Amino acid sequence: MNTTKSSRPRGRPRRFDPEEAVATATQLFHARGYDAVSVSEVTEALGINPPSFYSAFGSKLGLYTRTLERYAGTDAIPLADILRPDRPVAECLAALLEDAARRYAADSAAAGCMVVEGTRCNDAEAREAARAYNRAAEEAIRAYIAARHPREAEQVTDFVATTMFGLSAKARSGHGLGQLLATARLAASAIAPALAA
Amino acid sequence: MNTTKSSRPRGRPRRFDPEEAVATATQLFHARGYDAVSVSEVTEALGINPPSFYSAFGSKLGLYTRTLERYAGTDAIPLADILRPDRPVAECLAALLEDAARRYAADSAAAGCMVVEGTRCNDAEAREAARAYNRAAEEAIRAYIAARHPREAEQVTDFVATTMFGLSAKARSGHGLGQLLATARLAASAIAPALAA
DNA sequence: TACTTTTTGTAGTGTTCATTATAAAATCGT
DNA sequence: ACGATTTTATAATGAACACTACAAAAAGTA
Repeated sequence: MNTTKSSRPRGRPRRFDPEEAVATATQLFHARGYDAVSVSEVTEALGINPPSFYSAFGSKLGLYTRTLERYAGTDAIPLADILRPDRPVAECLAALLEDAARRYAADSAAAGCMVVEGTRCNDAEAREAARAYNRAAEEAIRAYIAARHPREAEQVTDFVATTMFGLSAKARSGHGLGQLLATARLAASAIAPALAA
Repeated sequence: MNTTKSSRPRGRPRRFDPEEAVATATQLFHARGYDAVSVSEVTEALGINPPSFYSAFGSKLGLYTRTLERYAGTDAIPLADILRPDRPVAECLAALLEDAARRYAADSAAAGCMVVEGTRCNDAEAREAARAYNRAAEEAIRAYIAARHPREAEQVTDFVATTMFGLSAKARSGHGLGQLLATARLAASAIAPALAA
């Protein structure tokens, strides 16, 4: 009858909380990218030694996939809330771009989207892990558009995704909330006419 | 009275042509980025040994700046030809985005813009070198727009630049010419209304 | 031929990286 | 208290990285 923690496990207890460690690592990976963050930097940030790290996460890639999972559940854009079946498609896509602009600018030390940026890293496996999340998101957008505008779904999804990549990149290179919002709105203004056709 | 080569210089002659080496290195850096290309990979591609490399280029960064210079003069978008004072601004910006789409998709092994991608690398000095070229290009665009639409220049420049970053990223992640062109045209459709205001 | 100059090839340098071998320490069940 | 189990800390491993010391080789000049 335990709520979360069962009666403490057998061996020597952990000196750190793995969930908290994943949260800290998410910050690091989001701020500087998979390639630029070293394992020793992570272990120092967590105050642990390499063996503790590898025993808990298996590898740098293992930790990264944990951070992606966490990010997708906590910090990523809530597509299900934004892409509403009871509102015009163009309106919801505009809201999507605006939400992206706000999120990407929210933390200037970790600007942009961690998933989008992760799709561009130099490690093949880490890149593919990020791409899987990105593909799922783009597929959700495509399916949402296709429900009411099947003919334009591909093209408009490509446009929205490309704009989000651009917003994430520009957030990283220093664009502030105002600039990103203005860009997002200008991009959004192209969507309604494209769907009206 | 020499055209290019003066009477052969003093010491032992070079076994390789530095200009040709820069061209080869440009391919490598464009295809995989500054971080992912190692010096030993470059020297192997050139068929030379490290000392020859360092004697000719000084450092990896030194070679990279040479490749950026070359790229800017040969492969980059000819802004001066595209942004014409005798045509509507919106029309020329549309041509700019279309030209970007074509160039970014032209070589699938080296997709995207080498300068844009360079602004995202993990080496601080190489990144800054690429950013300098990127800033110059964006400033040229801004000045072009400002000549006839001063009030909208900042916002429209941000939008165009963000779209180009997105196009470059998507070219790298596999989008083909057709997809990039369609996205570029959809983005361009937002510009004329924004300038008409 | 001897001297100067520059590039070459061989074989390293030290640093950083992700990862691990080993054994002591800390907890549990009995 | 004792043995089983798991995590800990220390210290190292091999690989890749950008870069270089050194001396021989190849050219011009005197």
